[in-house]
Order: sequence, then structure tokens, then C-alpha cells
Amino acid sequence: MDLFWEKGYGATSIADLLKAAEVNSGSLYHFFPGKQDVLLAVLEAYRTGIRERLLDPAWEGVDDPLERIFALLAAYRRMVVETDCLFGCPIGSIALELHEPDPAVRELLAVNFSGWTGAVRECLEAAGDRLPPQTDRQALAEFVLCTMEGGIMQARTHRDVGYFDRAVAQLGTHFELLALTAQERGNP
Amino acid sequence: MDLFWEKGYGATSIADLLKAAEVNSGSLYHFFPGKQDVLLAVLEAYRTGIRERLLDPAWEGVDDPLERIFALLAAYRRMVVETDCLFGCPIGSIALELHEPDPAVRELLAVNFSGWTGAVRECLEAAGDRLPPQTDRQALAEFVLCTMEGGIMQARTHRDVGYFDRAVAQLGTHFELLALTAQERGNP
DNA sequence: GTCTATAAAAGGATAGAC
DNA sequence: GTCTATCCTTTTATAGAC
Repeated sequence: MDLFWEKGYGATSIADLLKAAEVNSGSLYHFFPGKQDVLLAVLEAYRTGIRERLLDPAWEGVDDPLERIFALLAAYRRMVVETDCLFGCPIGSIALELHEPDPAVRELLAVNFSGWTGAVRECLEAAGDRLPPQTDRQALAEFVLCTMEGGIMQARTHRDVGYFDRAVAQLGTHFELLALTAQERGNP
Repeated sequence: MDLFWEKGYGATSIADLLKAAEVNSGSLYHFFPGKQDVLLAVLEAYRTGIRERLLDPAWEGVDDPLERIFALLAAYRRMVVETDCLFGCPIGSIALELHEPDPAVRELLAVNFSGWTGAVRECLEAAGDRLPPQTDRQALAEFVLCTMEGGIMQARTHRDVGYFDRAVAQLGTHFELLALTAQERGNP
């Protein structure tokens, strides 16, 4: 997981994997038919571990559903800062690195995105009438993912977390305006 | 340009470049010290050609500054649809593919992003009091880029342009709410 | 400036002993 | 299951004739 996150899929060689795992090629190929199957296992691990590895730590002590969304974004910010703006979202990086991925890989990338937006959508649904009633909460969850991925992309490229912060601040404004709309113009 | 766009940097071999350009390696290495210098030239071409190749076509017949922002996004949508959701933003793809790029490459990627957001910021500035006066127009321009990149990332991964459309629609809502705010609560 | 041939290295994957 | 050795391909880059 770490190697694909740090270097990407193509830039990680089998030799890198063997060295990091402290095994020899015979062992790796005993368990995996090939390199791509290691990637599939990694993506599978991200998928099944989203709650334990990402959501639970990010949401520790945060109960408010809308606050949880920004706590999740704050977790990504920590990741960016701790790696000097070098590493971002592993799924997003691989999704853009592989231009014509094997269907199995593409499907697992998509499932990972859906898992992420699904968790955010649940927060948005839990927010109830704090959002305007006609709000498309699935679309808004996907928009939160856009903000995260776009913010990380720019922060990494400029090597400046300020780009991420400003993106999150804009999203914050959007939520405030939606909340205001729900209040002022809701249930007319 | 096309090869790096279609396949990415790492997946494009020198042999691919030679075949596409219909030249032999001697010719390529006569003009470029190495593969990375070809990438630098491509990024330079994107940078200098942003108006002619991207903005002018997207904005043909569109004068309203806020409409121009969505016309630009519509141009990306066409790009996505015409390539069956396979190709997205060449700068974004390379920005995420290369994890520790050579400083010259990273700088040119950053300059390309800045050129893009700079053009959008000019539109936002031209929109004058149609946006709330305290609006950070640079940050909002970066947010538009987040929407574009995040929307394309999801559309490509899910092979469904609907993800891009919903992201743009959310951004549209954001602009509408900002405009309402400028109207209702502006200059109190 | 362009050509062909080729060097030199790295990559993914396999073989077969243990 | 793991080990070492190695095959085969691809890749970047160079050499030197024309």
C-alpha cells in the first residue's frame, strides 16, 4: 500500500515490493499471479478498510454529521502536511495514472470512490433539514470528493497546502449558503 | 502532446514518440537531451497555447464572464465525451502520475494550473458586483479547477460523464447562491 | 539532421532446488 | 512456502555512418 501511495503503480517495481516486504520473488509469485494482482489486493484493502483506517480515526470525537465531512477533509490535510505535500489520495493518484486500466482495476477504483462518497452522503442525509429539502445529497457528496481531490492535486503541484485550505474554505461557504437557504427559504 | 495525454508520461515510450512523429531516435535526441525534455516542451506548449487552444474555442460567442466559466467546463465535458470518458485533463493526469517530479516539471505543471485559474479569476473579477464584494476570487477560481479536475477524475473512473455533470451542477448552485447573496445581502 | 545498429540497464516473470 | 539464478522483453539512450 505504502509504495503505490508514495510512488504510484508504474513507478513501483517488483524489486521495490520485494525489498519492502523483505521477501523474494518466489514468495510473491506464489501468492500473486502478477504485479496487477498486488494492486487489486491493495485496492481491495482500501475498500474494506475505509472505516477502520480512514473514517473512524477522522471522526473520533466528532458527532455532528456536517462537522464530520470537514473532519474527513482535515484528515486528508494532515496527510498532505505530514508528507510535505508529496503524497495525496492514493485512489485518486492511481485513478489518473492508469489511463486504460484493466476492468478489474477500474472497477475497484470506482468502488473505492463510491465508498467514500457513500459515507459522505450518509452524513448529508443525517443533516436532515439543515440542508434544503431538494438537495441532491449524492451529487453533493461527489462534489465534496471533487473538492478534496482537486485541492490535493493543486496543493501537491504547488507544494503549498494553502491550495487545499482555500478549496475546503470554498466548500465551507457553499455549505453555509445551503444552510442559510434551508433556513430562510425552506418549506415556504 | 497527444501521447502523453492518452497514455500518460510513464506509459509513453520513446519508441511510441518516434513512431507517432515518424522520425528515428537520432533525430529526437538531436533536439531533446532526453524524454523528460520532451515533456517539458509539451508542458510549455500547453502553457503558451492556453488561449489559442483552450480558451478562445471555448469562449467563442460567449461574452458574459460567468457564462464563460461554464463554457470552459463544457469544453472539458466535450473532451471527456469524445474520448468515451478515457482522457481527461492532461495537466491533472501528469500532475498526479509523477509523485516526485523534477523541479522543472513540477514548476511547469504549477504554472499551467496558475494560468488556468488566472483566466477563471479574470472572469470572476469581470463579474463585479454579481458576486459578494468580499469574495476571494482567486480562491473561487481554484475551486472551479477543483470541480473540473474532481469531476473528470470521477467521470473517467466510473466511465460516466454524469459524475462530471453533477459536479458542474453543484458548482452552478454555488454560483447561484453567491449571486443571491450579492443581491440580497450585498452592501448592507 | 537523419539513418541504422546497438549498448546498457531495468523491468516483469519463471525455473527448479530445497 | 521460500530460495537463488536467470530468462526475456522493453526501455532509454548512444555511436557512428551518411
